Amino acid sequence: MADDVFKALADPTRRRILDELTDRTGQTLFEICGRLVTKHGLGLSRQAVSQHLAVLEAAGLVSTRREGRYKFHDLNTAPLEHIVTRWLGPKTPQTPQTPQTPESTP
Amino acid sequence: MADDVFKALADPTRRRILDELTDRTGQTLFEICGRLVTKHGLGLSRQAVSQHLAVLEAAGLVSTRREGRYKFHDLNTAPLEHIVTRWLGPKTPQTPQTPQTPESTP
DNA sequence: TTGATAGGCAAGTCATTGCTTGCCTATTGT
DNA sequence: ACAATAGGCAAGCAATGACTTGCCTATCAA
Repeated sequence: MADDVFKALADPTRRRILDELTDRTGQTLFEICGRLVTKHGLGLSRQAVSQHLAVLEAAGLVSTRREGRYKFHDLNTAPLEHIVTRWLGPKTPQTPQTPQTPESTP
Repeated sequence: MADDVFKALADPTRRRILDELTDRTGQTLFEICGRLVTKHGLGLSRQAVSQHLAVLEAAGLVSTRREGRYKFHDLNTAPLEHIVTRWLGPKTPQTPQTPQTPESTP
């Protein structure tokens, strides 16, 4: 579940793709390829980007819709919302580092 | 920078370790090992956990302090705060999926 | 109908990574 | 002093992952 989201976010190229979809949602595979090449210096094959998009879609971060021969990719930020709150305390933003002793000191 | 944070969060065992440090900060290596074995069924060697802690420390998610022969591990949630906001719009939590046409249609 | 465009599938390569094993150092208790 | 405890270092292994190459299908324009 959230496992796929973390794995999807692990790769820097996939994060770039999310950046591009944040800038402009509903892009096709070739558009994303072009942007990764021109805006960032990434030299990637089309299949590489396609596989990255598959990972992002499996994580629920990208949803796709087909129209004719085009396949548009839309960003879905929903899986990102409650991921990190797992470790951020509900009220305490900074745990004040209370020094503690080991659990069992035999 | 944030690159290391995402890579650190990619592994499920490392996320378990963060869970354990959230439950009780300032644990030693052996304590974390014990908890991973008993609470979750993970059969891990001491070195495996040690290497995971090294990755977490390199990402800034865990800070360590030495006292005698003990080394205490403290959770640091600071790097987690501004990571995901990169894709979450500043005001719009849900982008309403406006359908768009390809950039260049020759 | 033919060719160009947009995309998919599958096998293969190469680097990374998670984990183990073995040995070594430092601190503490008796 | 000696043994037990807490941890570190480094080489090795097996599995995953990112990327490429090659070929194949579907849609649209001429």
